[in-house]
This record gives sequence, structure tokens and C-alpha cells, in this order.
Amino acid sequence: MKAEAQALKGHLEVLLLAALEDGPRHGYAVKEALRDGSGGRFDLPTGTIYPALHRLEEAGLITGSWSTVDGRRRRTYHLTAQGLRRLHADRSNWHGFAAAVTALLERKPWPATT
Amino acid sequence: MKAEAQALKGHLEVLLLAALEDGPRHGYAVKEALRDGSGGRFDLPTGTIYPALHRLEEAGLITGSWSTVDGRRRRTYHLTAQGLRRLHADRSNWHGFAAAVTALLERKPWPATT
DNA sequence: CGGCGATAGATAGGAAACATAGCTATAGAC
DNA sequence: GTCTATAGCTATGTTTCCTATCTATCGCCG
Repeated sequence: MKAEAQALKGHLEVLLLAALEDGPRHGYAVKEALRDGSGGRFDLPTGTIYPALHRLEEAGLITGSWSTVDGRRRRTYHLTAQGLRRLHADRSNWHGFAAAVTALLERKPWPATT
Repeated sequence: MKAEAQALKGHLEVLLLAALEDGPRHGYAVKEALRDGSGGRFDLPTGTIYPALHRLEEAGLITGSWSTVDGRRRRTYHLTAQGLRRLHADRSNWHGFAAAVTALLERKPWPATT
């Protein structure tokens, strides 16, 4: 349950959306998918996951519905059309962001000092 | 002076350190280097840059010294040995982070739902 | 039976970092 | 004389994530 990353700041939501892209999942399953899909790197506490899902739902990017499986309540989320559009936009934005950071980190020499 | 990215959260410091890697710079020059080196993507306000540099200095990762050029005060920063080590560590960490996020964003199908 | 770990959900409170907005000051252009 | 670019600073606000704690069920182990 240790979180390697406050570095996720600002990039968590796109990961949650991506986790819901190929089908609905309940919150706990999203948490596991993130952990397993990242080789354990993004093993986020539920105190991070659930509020983030609530934000996404409130923003209309996902919708949730309750069900009960084996006596346990589940809230299963799926992407809305708006959420899908946002995922596409954010994914493309991520690539631009990552490319820019990587370029700056590799850069030598940097633009000249005034 | 508009900042495209709150997404920088957690990744600004490594960029500042990288900007100082091939020689000392003053704060305003760091800001310009970041803007120009990213094609305008990271055009950060001074209210972001200066406090970040102060944090780095207080952490012992950079040191600054005052000078006066053309009647304007400048504080020129350079990397400490500790800052250089941190840069190396953070840079390598960035590559891992970026690879993990990218992999998750491309991933389909995701690890199975329980 | 009793306790514990995994599953499933939630919230309250705090900390960190970036943005907004405002301030001082000089040099040079218009 | 005013405006822009250069050069620096900080107080306040917001967002976002983490820590800690809580409820509850199920299955396993002793």
C-alpha cells in the first residue's frame, strides 16, 4: 500500500480513464489493474483511488452503478462519451508532455544564457 | 506567462537541475531556458520558478550567489555535488515513470478484472 | 469459535507544489 | 512619459495526493 509517487500528481486521472477504456471495472479492480499493470510501481492507497473516481464521476467523465457480488457492495464505473474524448485528449497530451520533459532532460547544451 | 501545465507537479525540480547541469545560470535565464528548450510548452510564471529554486537551494542541491549586471541584481545558481547526484537519480527515475505511464496508456487489454 | 487477511467501500485532515496576483526596480524603445 | 523586457520577491489559494481511520463481508487457519 506504499505509494512510490507523489509524482503522479496530475497524471492519475488519465490512468484511471485508461483503465476503464476496455470495459467497466469497480474501484478496487481499478486499483489492482493499476498496480499489476505497472509492475507494482503504482500501488496507490484507496484514499487516493476513491476520491479520484468521485472527482471523475462528478465531472461526468465516468458513471458508476451499485451492485452486490458475494455479499460485497461494488460500484462499477464505465466511461462516458465525454470521458472517452477526455481520455483521447489526455493521452495525446501525455505524449507531448513526456516528449518535452525527456527532451529537456537529454538536452545539452541548453539554449544560451542571456 | 501562461502555464500550460499543472501536470508538472513533481517534475519541475528535475528540470531546474537539468537546466543548471551544463553551467550556472540565474533564475530568469533558467525560466527562459525552460521555455525555449520546450518550444514554449513550459512557460512558467516567476511565482513558480523562484520558490522552486529557493527550495532547491535550501535542500543543498544548488547554491546561489549575487552579482550585478547592467544595474540589475542577479542570483546565479550552480549545481552542488549533491544536486548532481540527485539529477542523475531523478533523471533515471523519470525514465522509469514515463515508461510505466506510457505502457499503461497503451495497454489493452489490461490485467483481468477479478 | 476467534482472529486475521483480502476484498470493497468511504471520509477527515494534513502536506506539498504549482498558479494567481501583486510588488520593487532598472534599461531601453517608442 | 509610458510601456516592455529583464530581474527578483512573496502571500494566498487550489488542487491533489497521502495518512489514518472507519464499516463490512468472506474465507482461511488455528
